Amino acid sequence: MGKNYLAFFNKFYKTKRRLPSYREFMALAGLKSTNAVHKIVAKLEEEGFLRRDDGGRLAPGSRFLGVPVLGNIAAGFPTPAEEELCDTMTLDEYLIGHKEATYMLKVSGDSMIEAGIMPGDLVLVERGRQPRDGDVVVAEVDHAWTLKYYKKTGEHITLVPANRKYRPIVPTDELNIAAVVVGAVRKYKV
Amino acid sequence: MGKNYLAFFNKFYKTKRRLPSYREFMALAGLKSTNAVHKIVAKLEEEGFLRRDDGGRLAPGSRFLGVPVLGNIAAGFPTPAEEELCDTMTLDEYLIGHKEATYMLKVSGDSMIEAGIMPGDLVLVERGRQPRDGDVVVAEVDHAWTLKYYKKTGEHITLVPANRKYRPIVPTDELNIAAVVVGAVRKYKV
DNA sequence: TAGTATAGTGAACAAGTGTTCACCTTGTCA
DNA sequence: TGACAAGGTGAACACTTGTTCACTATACTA
Repeated sequence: MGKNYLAFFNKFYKTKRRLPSYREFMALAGLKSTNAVHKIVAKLEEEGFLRRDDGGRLAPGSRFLGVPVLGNIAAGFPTPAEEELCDTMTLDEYLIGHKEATYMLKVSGDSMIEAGIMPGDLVLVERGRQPRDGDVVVAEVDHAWTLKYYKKTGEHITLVPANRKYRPIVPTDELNIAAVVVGAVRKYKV
Repeated sequence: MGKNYLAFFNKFYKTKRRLPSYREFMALAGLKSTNAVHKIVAKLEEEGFLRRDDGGRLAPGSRFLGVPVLGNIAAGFPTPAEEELCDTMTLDEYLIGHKEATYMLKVSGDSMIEAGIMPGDLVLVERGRQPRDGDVVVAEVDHAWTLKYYKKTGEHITLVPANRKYRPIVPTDELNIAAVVVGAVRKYKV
């Protein structure tokens, strides 16, 4: 078993956001021949960590970025450290559809707490999308911005909070919907 | 205003996971001189979309990956399409600390629903971390895996669900804690 | 003990790299 | 009309790229 050369690639990628060239990696890993790198890369490519396109330039493989998805929680953890059956994915690819129209907002207030959106969470919202019945939207009500369910029955529109403490809102004159929520993210400070 | 050359970079990066060379971009954008690319890149670098390190090799800038964070939801949306004050960030960088020990699990069951973790959500869990009082953990109880709060008072450990329908669990013989939840992610099908 | 993978060295190669120069359009604005 | 800037061409430059060859040292196995 050789050294953990993948760690060098990871570290380089983390700061530079690209993969090193063979010479750069030589210096990183303390090697003295590009051929050594060539062989290391071939192995990492085989394992799915790196990718090479025409011309041999390196790109991150599917296992380089991304986190392994283990499947349903009821299945628990695969007891050994080996699990090839699962795939990996990056959160950005998973959550973001139209990157140009997507923004993040930090949630304050508890108006959607029963929908699992807690204060402090980040919501991913997409602009310019037509809200549909049942969507969570970013709306302006009473000159303040909040999250609400968008309920549409016929032509009748109601903004419904997911919190028994608050009442549904029937917009009076103008209804300002800035964006539709496409995802929610919570980080636990552990 | 020239064409939207950034879109070419985005599309290339999305499929190849690296940035194109000048010649490759020439072909993409239908240009006939590397110098044209040179000037385009200089502009995109100035705007923060691209980065160049020594040797001129390209890397994604801070605005290339990542989503703009607009701040608190109460502030709503900045009315024009201009907001330079906010920063951008990628979800992976935000949520993932120790990438090698991090996995994703799809949540089934409603035992943590009052903590904002709904069935169908994805939780990010980190292995090999010592759980502390109040953490959400992946635990094996009654030969099944679930999410529970990890409550520790003195030497006494209880696994507490965030759902009034279920009762806290006092582990009898052995307590198997596989991982600690460090994040939660929900995707709305819009 | 000899045999054989494994991992790395060192040098050479053609091809591709970003940069820089002078030059050419084209549209804008005074 | 003339000046000017923006955006693109075309060619040359020195340098870096990944690849390949033959060779060496080390460790393990039969």
